[in-house]
Amino acid sequence: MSATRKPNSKEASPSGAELTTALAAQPLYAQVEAIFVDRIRTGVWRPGQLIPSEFELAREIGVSQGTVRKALNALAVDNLVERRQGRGTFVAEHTPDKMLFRFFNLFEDGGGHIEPDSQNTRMSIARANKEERERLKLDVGAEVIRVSRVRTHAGKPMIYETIVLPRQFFPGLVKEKTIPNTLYDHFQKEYGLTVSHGEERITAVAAGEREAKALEIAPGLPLIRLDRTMYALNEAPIEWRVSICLLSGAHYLVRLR
Amino acid sequence: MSATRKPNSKEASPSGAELTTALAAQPLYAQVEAIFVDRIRTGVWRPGQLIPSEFELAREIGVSQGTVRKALNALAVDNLVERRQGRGTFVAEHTPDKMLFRFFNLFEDGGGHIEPDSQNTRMSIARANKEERERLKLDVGAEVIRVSRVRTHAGKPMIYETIVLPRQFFPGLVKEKTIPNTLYDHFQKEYGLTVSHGEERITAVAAGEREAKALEIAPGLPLIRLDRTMYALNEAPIEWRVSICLLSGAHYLVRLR
DNA sequence: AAGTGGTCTAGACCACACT
DNA sequence: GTGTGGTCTAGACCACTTA
Repeated sequence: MSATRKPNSKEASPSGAELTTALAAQPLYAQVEAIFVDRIRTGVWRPGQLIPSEFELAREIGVSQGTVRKALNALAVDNLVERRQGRGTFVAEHTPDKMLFRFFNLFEDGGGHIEPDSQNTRMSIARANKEERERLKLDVGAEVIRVSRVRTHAGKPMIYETIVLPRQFFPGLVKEKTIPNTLYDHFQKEYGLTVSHGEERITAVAAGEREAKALEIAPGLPLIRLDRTMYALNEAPIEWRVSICLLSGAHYLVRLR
Repeated sequence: MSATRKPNSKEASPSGAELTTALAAQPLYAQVEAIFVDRIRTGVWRPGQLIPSEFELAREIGVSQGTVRKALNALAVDNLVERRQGRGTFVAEHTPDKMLFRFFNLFEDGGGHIEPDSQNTRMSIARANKEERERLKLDVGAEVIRVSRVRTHAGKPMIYETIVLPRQFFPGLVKEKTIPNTLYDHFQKEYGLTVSHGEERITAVAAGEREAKALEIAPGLPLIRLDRTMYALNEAPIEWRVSICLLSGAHYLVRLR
């Protein structure tokens, strides 16, 4: 039958990564995708960097250009690379703008995007308590960095939030005198950690004494409570954040698809 | 140069739809996708139906099987078709289970999915007021169907919601004696309207008299307010819904990607 | 055994960006 | 002009489902 078909002869790929030869547990393009994710995760490819062309990668790994393309397109969907026609493929770089647009779902009722500032940022280090260990999958005795701050919009306090980070992932953070307003781009640039995904649980709460004071409102007012966990490329929990939000003339937007 | 290449000779496709010949404003696969969406929207292909194979569609439309594949895969991502290896491609059929899983984001704090029941459903017809006309893009004088109900979970009132529907899209709805618990599958089956996407705006509110009575709680308690607009395949607004939710031991879950 | 979607390859041309 | 990603085609084989 097959006169032209060259069977899956994938032995001895020049790259260090080994592709499953026969009865692949995963399709080739998925294996290739995993190779690329690994290169980004481990810093072989750095944020903002131009990676080799599809043909070069195909030759290096020993698959067809179409297979490399499928893997790269999947990475583009996951926001791990950016493809620019005529220029090449770049490792996605977190910027304050992009991160705010991607993970910050509060909007003005008119539709405008909210760009909050940070105030009264405080930071401390402690042994993780039980809840923190559960949320961040830490062992007993592990240390965390606790950050609390008030975020303002249009001059008014809007969000009172507490952020908990595993100290091991952020060795130098405690010595920084200031913490930037947007954290995730800082995580990537300074600590090589790409925040890739997470989940947020929303409930309504009445303002307690602490929130009322921080947000400059009367106790008892209804507020939105956002309980967020974010993960790195290797699925390790990297941040637990609780944001108490005063939504006056604003809302949390969810797209349903 | 090209000895083997057959250029884009796409004139006179056997199907009624005309593909752009030269300088296509959209890529071929996008045009093919639009053709398929149209067939689903207009009922040429009905929910649950097995559609022709990729090769048949390719021959009919006059493109390669790979192009049809790309279009169908895009539709699968949008939940408009389901592909089953070895069986074929089916038009996605709304079922109560699938719709609840897809658009209902309330979960128990333990992680379990909430499956609410409906109580005290009331229905009325009226001229759309200004806000309803804006939300549903209706002309002055258009009529709407207003539905209100209380949804319970584990025997307790959880959601008090008001649903507004353009009457023109649901000619027989007003004569139905009961309205089903899950609406979107009913819309598709009875009125040929596939709810494809929408958005939900979340705020926190204090329980007023009406909500307190409906949810059997004290006035003033903090509640989540979901303000949702849903659209049909042709982008027409099809539903405006406001749900006031008492989240005790539950939360609204958002995936961040 | 036949038919379907899923994977993989190979090659051509197009659109875009930089030199 | 050269090189990149984007589109489109064609064909082979694989995995799954049904008859």
